[in-house]
Amino acid sequence: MLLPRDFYRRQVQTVARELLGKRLVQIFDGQRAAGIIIESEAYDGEQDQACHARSGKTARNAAMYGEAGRAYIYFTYGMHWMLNCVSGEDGYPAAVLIRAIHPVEGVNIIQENRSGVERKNWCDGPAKLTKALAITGEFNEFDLCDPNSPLFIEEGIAFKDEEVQTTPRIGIQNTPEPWLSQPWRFIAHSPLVSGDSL
DNA sequence: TCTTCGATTGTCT
DNA sequence: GACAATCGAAGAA
Repeated sequence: MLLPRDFYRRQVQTVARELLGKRLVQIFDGQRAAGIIIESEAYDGEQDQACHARSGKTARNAAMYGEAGRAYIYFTYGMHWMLNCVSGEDGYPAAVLIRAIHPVEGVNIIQENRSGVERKNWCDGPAKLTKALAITGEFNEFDLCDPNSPLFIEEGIAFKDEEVQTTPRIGIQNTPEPWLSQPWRFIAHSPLVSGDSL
């Protein structure tokens, strides 16, 4: 079952928390490749000094200012693609970075995309999962609520609060407080995903 | 136009 | 644990 757009039209931290356990699906030559989302981070508006929208709207971050439920995908470090889900009210620049997934469908495709890498390291990082699912900038602004889209998110499993850990966001440099310490990173620990990437 | 640096990863020590 | 890879966006000049 596809997640409705209203799922994303809420406070971005709530969306980030509830995205854990949902199923990220990519249609690959007619075949499904999918994974359960097990780690995410929230980026909340222009006042958030770690968010790409901190300097206002630009060509790069325009997707964040669009409709909730769309993808915001950008290129960084000269070689990595990152996948985000635009959240909050339409027009408000907030997004959830998908940091890790647990492969459940199309494992052969993911294996091919991650050849030479150990299974537990296939999707345990934001740039790793985009490589595993062959997600690139051409998917930017794609609608994650459209069943005809090659990239979308479905209902999955529910993690209990005691299975979810929150920590400050990581990898953000030169970010002043209080933004640096906001506990806006969400990680799922569950028997259902034990033995994998965390 | 020039400079800095990044929501990271993989490799080497 | 340290660091190179690699390039485009953003900000300064």
